[in-house]
Order: sequence, then C-alpha cells, then structure tokens
Amino acid sequence: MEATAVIKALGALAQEHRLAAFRLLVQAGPEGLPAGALAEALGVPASSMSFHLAQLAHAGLVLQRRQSRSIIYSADYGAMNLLMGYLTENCCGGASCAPDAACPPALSPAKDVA
Amino acid sequence: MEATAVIKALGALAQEHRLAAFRLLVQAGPEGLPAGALAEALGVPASSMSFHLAQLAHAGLVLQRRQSRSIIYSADYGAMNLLMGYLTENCCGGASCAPDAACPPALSPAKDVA
DNA sequence: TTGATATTTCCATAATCATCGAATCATGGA
DNA sequence: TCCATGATTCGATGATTATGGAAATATCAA
Repeated sequence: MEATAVIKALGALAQEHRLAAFRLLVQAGPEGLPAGALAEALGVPASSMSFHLAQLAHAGLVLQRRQSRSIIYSADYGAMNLLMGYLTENCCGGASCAPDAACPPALSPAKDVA
Repeated sequence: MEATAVIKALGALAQEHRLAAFRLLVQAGPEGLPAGALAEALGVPASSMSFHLAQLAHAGLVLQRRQSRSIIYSADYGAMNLLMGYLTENCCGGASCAPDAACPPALSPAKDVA
C-alpha cells in the first residue's frame, strides 16, 4: 500500500460519521448494511450519509452492492488489513505498536527507509 | 482511547507532509529530530512545517522538547499504540486485521499504555 | 403506467484546512 | 548589549470538506 492510498484511507476514517459508519459495518460483518440503515443509526440525513459512504468507497475501505432497492455497504477487511500493515511497518518502528507486542521480536527503532 | 481522540489522530496523519514527518520521527527513534531538519528533509518552508508539527502535537502523536535553540520532536509510541489498539478492536472485527495474524491469538489489551 | 421506496446527484452555503512570507519570540555566543 | 540562529505566530489567500434540501435515478409492486 502506498502513501497516497494510506492518506486517503486515513482521511476517510478521520471524520465522526464515517468512523462510526465504518465501525458499524465492521460489526455487521460481510453481510453489510444498507445505506438507509446507516443513516438512521447515525441520525444523519440520507444525502449526507451518501456523501460519506462515497468517501469511504473512494478510499477503498468499503464495498457496495445493490440488493433490490437497497444498496448494501460492507467493510473491506482486506483494505483495512493493508492499512494496518502500513501503519505497523512505517509508523510503529517495526512492530512494537501492535496491540500484542509480545509476539514478534520487536526490531527496535528502524534505521533505514525512503 | 475514545473516538474523538482517534479522529484527531487519524486526521493528523491523513496529510502528505505530516505522514512523512511522522514516519521520519518513528525512524529516528526516541532521540527525535529538530523541526528544521524535518522541514529540510521534506522540502517544506519552516512556517509550514511548524504548522504541521503543531497539528501532530495537538493530536498527541508527537512530543516536543527544547534543546538549546532547537525544538526536538519525537514520535509518541504510546499514543500510536493506543491508536492501533482502537483500530484493531473497533475497525477490524476483533483481531483479524493484524498484519501477522499467524502469531499469538491477539488478546486485545492495549487499554492503558500512555 | 402509476406510485412508493431507497439512494444518489446537484447545488449553494458554511466551515475547516493548507500555504508561506513577514514579523516575532527564545536562546546562546561574542 | 548586539547579533545570528532556530522556531513559532500572524495574516491573507486559495483550496478542500461538510451539510442538507430539492431534484433526479433506480427498483419493485400493483
């Protein structure tokens, strides 16, 4: 995952309604939730919710599929995985920031990079 | 770590120069780097760099200390740890997003580190 | 075709963010 | 004290982002 994509993903999550929506989608699992349900759950007008979901989709964090009249959004776990990988590698000095810092040998402060 | 702090941290990292600066600071280790060195490394005017460093500091991601005429910035690994913990717990459906899901089962602690 | 439902697109507005030169502040040495 | 250095604050400007009502688009059912 390159820096540009990471910035887009971080920016997508750095907003109250979008972070909340994404959390709901993660909880909902692969089944996902329709846009309307998210809008209602968050108390946000439909047009605003649509705007935010578009941001998340454009950042590649969510997937969308139509099911009858609804459009179902679901979290893209793979993308989140890549994001976490980037952060762990580039923003955590190797592996020390993972919630379970007990597993990898922890390479101490990195020393070479771009 | 609560949602508001997470949003602030994500927003702080969601910008080209700030993400680059934070990466450099992570690489630099606890010693950190002076503001001027970061500005030069990134090819950004001092006043702009100062603006971005203030954002990172306000988000709690970096620490600053004065050393003679220089102000040394360093990554706050604890804060990054908390952020990663939040994302793992709330945005990864449990622990499946960790880059190395192969090691331990990931207990999901990371509740008080700072 | 008509009507109801689910969402998105369009648009205007308000708010926040990024940029960078100039001015200012803090520190240390002569 | 005076000057040079390293950094921040100020202020103006342009760009991006968030908001939400109204209109448009899709889908389905009668």
